[in-house]
Amino acid sequence: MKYSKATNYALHTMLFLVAYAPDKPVGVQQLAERQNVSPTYLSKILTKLVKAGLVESASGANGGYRLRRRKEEISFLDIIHAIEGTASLFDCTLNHSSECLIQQEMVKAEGQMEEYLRNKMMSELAGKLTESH
Amino acid sequence: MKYSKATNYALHTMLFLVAYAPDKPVGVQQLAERQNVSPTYLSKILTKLVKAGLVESASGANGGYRLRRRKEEISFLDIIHAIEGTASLFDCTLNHSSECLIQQEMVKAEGQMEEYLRNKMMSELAGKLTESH
DNA sequence: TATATTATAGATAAATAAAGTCTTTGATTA
DNA sequence: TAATCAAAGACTTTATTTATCTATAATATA
Repeated sequence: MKYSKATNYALHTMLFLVAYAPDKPVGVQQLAERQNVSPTYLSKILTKLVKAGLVESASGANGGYRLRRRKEEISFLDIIHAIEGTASLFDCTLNHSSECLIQQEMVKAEGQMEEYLRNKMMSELAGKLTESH
Repeated sequence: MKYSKATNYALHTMLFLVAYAPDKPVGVQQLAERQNVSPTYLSKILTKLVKAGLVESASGANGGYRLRRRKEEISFLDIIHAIEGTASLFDCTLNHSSECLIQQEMVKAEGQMEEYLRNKMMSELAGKLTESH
């Protein structure tokens, strides 16, 4: 079990937008270069972020992507859910008659991780940033 | 990102051993039937549990698997680590110059989940069990 | 000792998911 | 109208997961 690379790209893209992006939209070309990933692939990731309401896009010359919310209102969990989906990490596929106790505990465990990610905002990281991101 | 089915099988197998197994070893055949999984596949999972020191195996007639620790000393995390490995869920593969702040937060988040799983013991579930597991 | 029983291990196959590319379409601006 | 940029779909490649099959090794008991 691993977080996908797509999630990593999404988090770094969002952090860049939060930390450095002015009012002007930023093109996928530029965002892709920073992360050494192909523009077409990153654009699919960005489209997910658009659909999740985290960024907005503008076509045409001087178009690109920019944040749609204040950076204090963008959590790690928002971004991760946009890419990975919101389904539980654990599915008990066995057909027992009753509710699965193991499933219940796994969901609670996941909830602990989610709580941390829900409360961790992009704005917190933006301040700490050096040149490297 | 999903927990593997193998982890699900491992957790259910351990719970069964904790809840019902007497001193006698239980064969993989019996364990597999309960979960509707092939014995050869389950046996690979059990071998991992053996190598992790959670169960012990005995070959030959009347052989099989049995717990190696007291049920109060077997955590969810022990079992999950035995199957999924102990590597971090998140790897930032980008080569930035400095430490990755995103990585650091992701590791902390994962730590929250692990803490829950480390403190959740098989013995806690065994009591609540009905016929269904 | 021979036979049945049971775990272990390796090779391989099939299914699924993730990562990435290519091309077309549609929107916007200058 | 031409250049620029995002969106979307089809497709390919790669990696991982989920098995299966077969052979080998260990053990008990008749």
